Amino acid sequence: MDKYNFKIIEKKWQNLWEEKKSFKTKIDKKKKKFYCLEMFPYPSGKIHMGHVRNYTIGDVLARYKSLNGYNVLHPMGWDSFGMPAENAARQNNLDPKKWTESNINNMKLQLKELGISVDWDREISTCSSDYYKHQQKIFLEFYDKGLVYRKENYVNWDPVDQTVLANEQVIDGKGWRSGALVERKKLNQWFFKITKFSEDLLNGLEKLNEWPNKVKIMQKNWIGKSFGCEIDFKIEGSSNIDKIKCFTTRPDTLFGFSFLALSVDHPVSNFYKDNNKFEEFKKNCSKTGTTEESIAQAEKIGFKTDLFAVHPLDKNIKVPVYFANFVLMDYGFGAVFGCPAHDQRDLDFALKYKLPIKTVVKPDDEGDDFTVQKEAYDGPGVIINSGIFNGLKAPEDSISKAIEVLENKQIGKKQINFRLKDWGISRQRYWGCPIPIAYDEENNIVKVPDEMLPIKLPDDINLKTQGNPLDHQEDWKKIVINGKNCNLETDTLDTFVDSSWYFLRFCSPKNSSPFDLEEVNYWMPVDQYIGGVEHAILHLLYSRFFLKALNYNTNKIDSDEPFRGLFTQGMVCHETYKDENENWLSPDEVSSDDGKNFFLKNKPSSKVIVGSSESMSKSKKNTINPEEIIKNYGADSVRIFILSDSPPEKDIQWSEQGMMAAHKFIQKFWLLHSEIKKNYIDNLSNKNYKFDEDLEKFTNQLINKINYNLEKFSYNVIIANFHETYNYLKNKLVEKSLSENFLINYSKILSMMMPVVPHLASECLDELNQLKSIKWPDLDKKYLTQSEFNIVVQINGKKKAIIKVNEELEENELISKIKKMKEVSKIFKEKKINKHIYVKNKIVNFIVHD
RNA sequence: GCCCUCGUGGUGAAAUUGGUAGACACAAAGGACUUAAAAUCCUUGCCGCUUGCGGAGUGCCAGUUCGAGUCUGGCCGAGGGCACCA
Repeated sequence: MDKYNFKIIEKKWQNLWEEKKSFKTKIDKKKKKFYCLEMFPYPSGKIHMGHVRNYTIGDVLARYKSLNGYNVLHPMGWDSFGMPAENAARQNNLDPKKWTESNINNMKLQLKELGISVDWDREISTCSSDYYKHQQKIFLEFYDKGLVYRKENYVNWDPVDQTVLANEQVIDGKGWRSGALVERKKLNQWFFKITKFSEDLLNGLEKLNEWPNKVKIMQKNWIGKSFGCEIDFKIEGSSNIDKIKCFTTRPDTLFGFSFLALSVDHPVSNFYKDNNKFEEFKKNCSKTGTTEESIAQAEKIGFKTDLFAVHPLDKNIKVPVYFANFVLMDYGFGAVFGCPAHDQRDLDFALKYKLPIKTVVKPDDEGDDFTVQKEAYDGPGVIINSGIFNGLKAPEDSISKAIEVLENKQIGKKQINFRLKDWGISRQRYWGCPIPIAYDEENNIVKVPDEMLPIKLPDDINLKTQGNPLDHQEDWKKIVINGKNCNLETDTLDTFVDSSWYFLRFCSPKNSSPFDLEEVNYWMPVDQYIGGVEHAILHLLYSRFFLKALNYNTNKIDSDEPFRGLFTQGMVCHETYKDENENWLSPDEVSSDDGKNFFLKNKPSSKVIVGSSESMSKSKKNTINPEEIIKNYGADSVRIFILSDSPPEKDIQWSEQGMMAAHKFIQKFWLLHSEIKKNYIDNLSNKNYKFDEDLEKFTNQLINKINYNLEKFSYNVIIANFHETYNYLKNKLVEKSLSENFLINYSKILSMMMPVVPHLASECLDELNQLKSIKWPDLDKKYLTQSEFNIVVQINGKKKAIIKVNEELEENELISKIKKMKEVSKIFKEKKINKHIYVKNKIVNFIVHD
């Protein structure tokens, strides 16, 4: 019997799918649609195991839905703008465009070799002007709607990448890509007004039932809605300043007021410009927040002004005004009232500057003499030492009462604050979408008119310049708009803009406008979106914003959320290896005889230190190249392995043994199939076969299980189900109990294997001449009802025996039968039965005592 | 510090959601076939006394229940997110 030659067979089917355009989709209103989308890749040149996992999971779903009669949209494209191309081009003196295009061609071939069912006619690439010209139109649309603005602002400046980063792109004070310490810098920047939709973005989360809770909580925290109150404090000591506005969530602790703290960027700071000591203090502040130690230490420091703030409810109380490093300008009003007893930061500050600490909330189980010492109390309790607020239950009654009082006196009002900030989208890079804006000679903003779009990136560019290469392209910058000489904006858009609407473009990738409404309204929303959890906030929040912004004032798109279902898959991990000098080693440099001790392959005397298993990354060299694995084992084997063992949402450990086991399954199954074909199918004319009830039952139970596990994304269990199926069929062959209903059941089984191992299943079905009529098998529920049951016999909740019965047996009959069983009869003789609990066809539990 | 998730054999895990714990696989050991090896097949979760049987058992401690991996509370451990957000 021939071995399964995956090289020939997989190629054969892949060519056939390509020739026939098997996965091409178009609108079909008679069918239910299903939009299956995996996060599109950055074309780095080679696919990695993370891609293999992502796209295999998506492909299983797409093929399953398609077999179920859905009209499935399953497109693929390239997130092809971004820094790696620019860096690679700079280092190797290449053209970023050519570098990117050749990477795309290479990765496309690799994805095809995986056998994924993609409609390649819809392929898009964000770095192509065919794509970004529409993005420029959208930018201008947002501009017209007032959702884009430019302002001078402090930005997170990455000194290595020489670009601005969004807040979300700063991790632990470092750039998310470069890892460099981020600096503060004042620059003119373009912003999307995402904060306009804070409330919508928060409320929208509630409707996303098919999103992981984890992601929704992360977004919720990121948006950071808080309820509170703004309060005006009267200021004394300056003729220029009348009052200062603060935001607080605890207006009920107002009587604990002992200082007022301002951000160093607060407008009041303008009056201290010429004060050298203040400028020095300000410098010190900008240092904190950038280095790791200072975040860890987080020492509260302040600069005392000659101003005093008057207590809004008691004119006799006047407290000093400070500038303080822990107050942020871009949250609230850049000013806080300090209540040391009930806020740890305020307490730290008060202790340092010896300011009064007045306790105004006491826990329920403490007396009125309760005082805060070194630990602020922010728990529930009762208000004390606070005049009219005394005795109120904190926080539920006291906060609303405090707001009411302040509102009546017109010194404060209820206020909701969000942590979310507007999205800075300017990047000082060449390899990104040009912003379709120019500036006239008076530096006024001029929109690039529609007919002049796209603003294309210049082709020949000198990348060896400091900062943004486009800044140095004098010819390119010059543009005449409405007869006026203008200079183009040289910043390009954050690449997250590119990925915020690509799912819309997929619906009508060749349309002359950004998207065709009819197509979008047919396909959207994405029914299942699949990708890494690392995009939980950035990409997913931005995409949600885009849909709301596109619909703002226009309501063109029916769905107001882009992704109905979201699935976040786990990472692919591998052990890490280091040599004796702490250098990372790649798995193929390492060898082992016993699986315990490892040594260098080319130098067996050299020991290798095995480290923890971590997600595959180039820097740790613990990667496995999918291309080679596919070459050695075939796509179906890789697909089996990447789905088996671990549930898709969890991390998976790469193991060579696991890979081999997956391959062994493919080979075993092929062997079994060949035997079936030879011994049975070729002898179909033999009419002596009987109907096999047991097989019918097995198949229907399998359909039930696979359906259940597919819907739950328990793809690892499906692989186990296939192993069980193999074992079952193998036994059938051994028993030679083949039957007249064998072919139909076997075909059903193969159909269910199609989403996971499409090449093998296609080949087997085709050999049986069953491929053309393939569809997802229907479940015949009558085969799910059992006629025989294994009933567990328990004594005091502990399993003692199992009894086999058929359904007709009455409870009384069953009980008396059990009592005669030798496993339990002894117990019944010695003990007395109190009662028993009978769960039909499942369990009998006898409660006994001495 | 706050928020979230997860703790099941040597390993990855399953358990249709409160009813036979460990399906399916990997590894290891033993056995069968073989002159031998590879391949293949069979057996083995743990602790006791030879098979058979008995006992404990899903991080730990309580609780609810006839019955808990599953529900509740507390503790311990691991991972992830946020971090001066007033």
